[in-house]
Amino acid sequence: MKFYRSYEAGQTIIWRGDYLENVASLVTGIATISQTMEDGRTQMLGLLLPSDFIGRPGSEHAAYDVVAVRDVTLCCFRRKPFEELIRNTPHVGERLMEMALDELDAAREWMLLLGRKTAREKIASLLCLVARRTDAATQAGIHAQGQGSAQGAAQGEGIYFDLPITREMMANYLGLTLETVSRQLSQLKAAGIIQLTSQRKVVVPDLRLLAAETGDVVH
Amino acid sequence: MKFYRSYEAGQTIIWRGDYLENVASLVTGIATISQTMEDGRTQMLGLLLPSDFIGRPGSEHAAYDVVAVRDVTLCCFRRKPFEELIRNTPHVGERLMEMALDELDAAREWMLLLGRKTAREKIASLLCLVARRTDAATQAGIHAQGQGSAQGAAQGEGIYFDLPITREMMANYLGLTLETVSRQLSQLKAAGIIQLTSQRKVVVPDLRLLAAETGDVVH
DNA sequence: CGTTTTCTTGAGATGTGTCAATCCTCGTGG
DNA sequence: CCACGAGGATTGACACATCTCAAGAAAACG
Repeated sequence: MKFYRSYEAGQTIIWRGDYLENVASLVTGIATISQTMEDGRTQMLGLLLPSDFIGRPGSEHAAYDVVAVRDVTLCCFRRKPFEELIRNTPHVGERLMEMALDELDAAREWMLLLGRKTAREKIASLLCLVARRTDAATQAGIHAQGQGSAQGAAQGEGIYFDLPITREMMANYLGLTLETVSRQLSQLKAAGIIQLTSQRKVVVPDLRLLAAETGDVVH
Repeated sequence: MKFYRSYEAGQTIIWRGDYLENVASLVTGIATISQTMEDGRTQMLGLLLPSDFIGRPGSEHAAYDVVAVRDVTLCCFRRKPFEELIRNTPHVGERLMEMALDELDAAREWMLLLGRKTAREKIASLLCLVARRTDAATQAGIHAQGQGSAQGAAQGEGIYFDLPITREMMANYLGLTLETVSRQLSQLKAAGIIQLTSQRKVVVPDLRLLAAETGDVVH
């Protein structure tokens, strides 16, 4: 009833419209949920991190593409027995509900970003998100499992982390072009709000300065 | 344990950050979920129609503003007993899960629209959505309850309906300005894809022509 | 190393936003 | 009944943020 599957970085795990024999939980790696229009415009809809769930109980066909960003391991369950499991153990159902609502909140926060924020605010928001996430990961004692993904190791008062994705993916996440992403990063760097020690390595000397650029209310 | 509350059109039902004593189900009327930035930029995150659910089991504070578009009646439940109810009747939990996942799908479809579609595609998408929704409503025999909201009554081959919201709300839904909304509607009219018999009344002679403007794959 | 991918930067085009004037629609009260 | 007023909608002119196209530079990779 339960088995594992692996995918290499860059591989498409699920194509929109695929028949879904199983549901799954992501065990290791990172994957993205995205949707692509006929002419190639694509929008990332979410990130899948370990423990995140893939597939919708009750729906047989994939609504979106799922792509592995790093090497990915999935823990798959056959659909029917899994739906039984949910029905019989209320605890599991509650947990899934919780996760669905978290994703809904994330999607809605992103709607505000996509619809109303400027390019600079978008970039700042993304950097803050990654900074917070890697910080949370280090606090929880989670470390990159041999893939060198992210480190929240503080340097002085600053925060230091790796960007896990290319400029193009950032653009697809933010509803921008990759050139605009690059330009805004350069501007934030010129303004002294971030430092780019290499293309993918970011240092944030003062997180409050960065947060002030997101357009969000500070609290 | 269960009681009703009414709100007038235009009234704010919930402010972001409010402490939520109850959860509720929308019985009659229309409401919007939206988020507003400090400087007034606002993004609509969703529509609430009869039978939709308000409030998140497990979270005590509102994450978004909820505003009545038409007069609204809510059926409210105290939080604790309601959470009991979910736990004890799996059927209810499943239904809520279903609704949450539907909202998630809607939010993600909107993310693609907000992040990647042009103004014209956005308008066409919204018109298609309203057209389909009012069409579904008439097919199901649901009629506007004395508020004259929407009618899918076919004229010849065309589809006819009322826009339930102002240009400004359309703009907030689509991540545009109201001027751009107005201009794009005029252009679609000039192109013969829609007719505007009055400011709020739309006739779509051929839905396929409109659908072709949405940027979505036809199927 | 050479090759390829990724990233940066520039110049110019363009879509959407901003500001402002005017028009339409509808409800209200004289 | 009509005039009036207020909110909603349209349209124009212009500004500007972001996109497009293009050339190179930097890093990654075999």
